[in-house]
Amino acid sequence: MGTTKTDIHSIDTIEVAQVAKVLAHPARVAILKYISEQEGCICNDITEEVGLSQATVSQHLQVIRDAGLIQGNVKGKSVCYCLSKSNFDQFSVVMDQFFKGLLK
Amino acid sequence: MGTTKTDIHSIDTIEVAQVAKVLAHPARVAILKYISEQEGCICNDITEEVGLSQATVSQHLQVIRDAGLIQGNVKGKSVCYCLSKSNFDQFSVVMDQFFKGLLK
DNA sequence: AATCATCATCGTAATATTGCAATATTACGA
DNA sequence: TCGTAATATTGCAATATTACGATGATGATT
Repeated sequence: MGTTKTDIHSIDTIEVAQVAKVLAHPARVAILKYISEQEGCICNDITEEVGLSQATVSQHLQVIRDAGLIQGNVKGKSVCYCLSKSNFDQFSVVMDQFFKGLLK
Repeated sequence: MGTTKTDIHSIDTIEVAQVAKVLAHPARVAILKYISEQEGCICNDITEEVGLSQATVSQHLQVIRDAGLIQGNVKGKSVCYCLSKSNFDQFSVVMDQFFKGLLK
C-alpha cells in the first residue's frame, strides 16, 4: 500500500491527476510563476525567490521538467529555464476540459 | 521535514496548490466524474465503479468534501453525494486564471 | 592548476498519503 | 429489539513526498 492504484482508471482520469499532481505543491506553482514572469529564464535566483534550499528547488524543478512544462538551457555555468508553452498549453486544456465536462 | 512549507508562499500560490491537490489522485478525479454523471447523486455504487475498497473510497470522499466540492445528503441509510457546483466553479476559475496568467 | 560558482544528485530524516481490514455508527425493516 | 445495509472511523503497513546537507560534476575565473 501507499502506492496509488492506476490500472483501475481511464487514461483521461489519470491524465488529469498527473497534471494536477505537478501543481499540487506551492513551491512548484511559485517556480512556474517566477519562470514565466522572467519571460526568458534565469535560474539560481529561483532558490532565493522561493525561499527553499538549492537542493529542494532542484528537486521540484526536476518534477516540473519531467512533466515537460519547462526546458533548461545550459549557458555556461548556469542553467536557464523557460516555460515550454505548448506543453503548458496542453496542460491547460486538459484541466479546462475536465472542469467543463463536469459543469456542463 | 516531509512537511510542505507554506508560510513562504503567497495566498494565490497556495490556493492553486490546494485545488490541484484535491485533483491529484485518479480515484478522486474518477469519483468526481462519476458523481457528476449521475446528475443527482448515488453513493455506495462509487465503491464498485471506482474499484477500491469502501474504506478507501470513503477516505477520498472526505478529502473532496473537506475541499467543499461535494455535498452529502443523507437519505435513509444511504448518502447521496452531489457536486456543489458553485464551489467547483470557483475551483475552475482558480486554475483557469493560473494558466492564463502564465500563458499571456 | 587551483578556486569558485552553479547546478544536479545522493543519502537520509521527517512527515504525508494510500489502501485495506476491522470495527464503529446510523438508519431502516422485520 | 435484532439483524442488516450503508457509511464512517480507526489502526496499521507500505510507499511517496518534502526538505536539506553533503558530495559531484562542469564551466568560468584567477
